[in-house]
Amino acid sequence: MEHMIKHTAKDIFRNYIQEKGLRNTRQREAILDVFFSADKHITVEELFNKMKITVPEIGYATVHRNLSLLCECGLADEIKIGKQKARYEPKFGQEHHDHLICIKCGKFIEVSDSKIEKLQNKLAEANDFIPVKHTLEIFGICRECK
Amino acid sequence: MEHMIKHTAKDIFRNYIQEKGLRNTRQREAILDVFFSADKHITVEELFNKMKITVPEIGYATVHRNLSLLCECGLADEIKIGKQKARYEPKFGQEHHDHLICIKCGKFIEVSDSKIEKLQNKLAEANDFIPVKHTLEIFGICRECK
DNA sequence: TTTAGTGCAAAGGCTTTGCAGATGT
DNA sequence: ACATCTGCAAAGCCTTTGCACTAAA
Repeated sequence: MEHMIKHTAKDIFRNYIQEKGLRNTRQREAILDVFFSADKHITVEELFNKMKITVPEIGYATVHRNLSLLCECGLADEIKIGKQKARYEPKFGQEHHDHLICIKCGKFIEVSDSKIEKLQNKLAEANDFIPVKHTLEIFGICRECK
Repeated sequence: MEHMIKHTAKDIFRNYIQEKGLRNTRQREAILDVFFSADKHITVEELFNKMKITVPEIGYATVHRNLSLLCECGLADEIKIGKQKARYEPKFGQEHHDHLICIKCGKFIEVSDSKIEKLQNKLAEANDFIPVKHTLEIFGICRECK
């Protein structure tokens, strides 16, 4: 049986836009397309440069504002690593994951471990703390850089 | 039996200074004293303000540069949380710990869990990744803010 | 038509740097 | 003496904002 309605990222985005009385624009649609088909962990600048190929007149601020909007409606996460500029990660229909980050080449490897997740929740509870979200980043040397 | 030589943070700092051909100054000693007796997770600005009490002529850049020096010689860690300004945590003779961070009051609670640490190492190894360091931050609501 | 969005440029906010004078060694 | 350190101010760097114009609804 198949009673489920499939919601694409675009559906979610358009719904959000409508509910909030915002407007859908050429730029928004284009940013959505490029963002979801680009490399994960993209910076504003990288996305801005990609956008200019198809929408040459686009402004940096527009890209930036729309990435914020994507975070707001739950379709992206902002990742800040040390002093690096912010990176944005698409978030759609996938479980939470952590990152292995290579300190030589900068690569992000996505991993997840349900045991660690559970222990984290226990750790929070043991401190009378209600966990909302978490970030785990392991820095080291990746296979290729050894 | 007691053959161990006790190294204070100051010993380590002075050794590092000497080895590198750097110089010990009035400001450095003062910053070391204040930093290690101040609240953990202090910002440059907070430390700068505290420093001015005993060393009124001190400059912001001096505080900043010496915090970097402390990180360099392993006596401090820089912590960056989202868009907040950098915070510095004294690191001396204590095991690694993670943070529970209250999203209401901003409080940092230090916690550690050896099981999680072990699983993190396994997770890294399973990905052919040599772990060097890691950060785990759990955001949520603390006891007092519930 | 009305109100939100865009693009530009300027402003912010924190971090970092250049430099002349002061200061350890 | 000589190289490092300091304090100041300026520059950097990324992010955010103000504003006049454009364009969804």
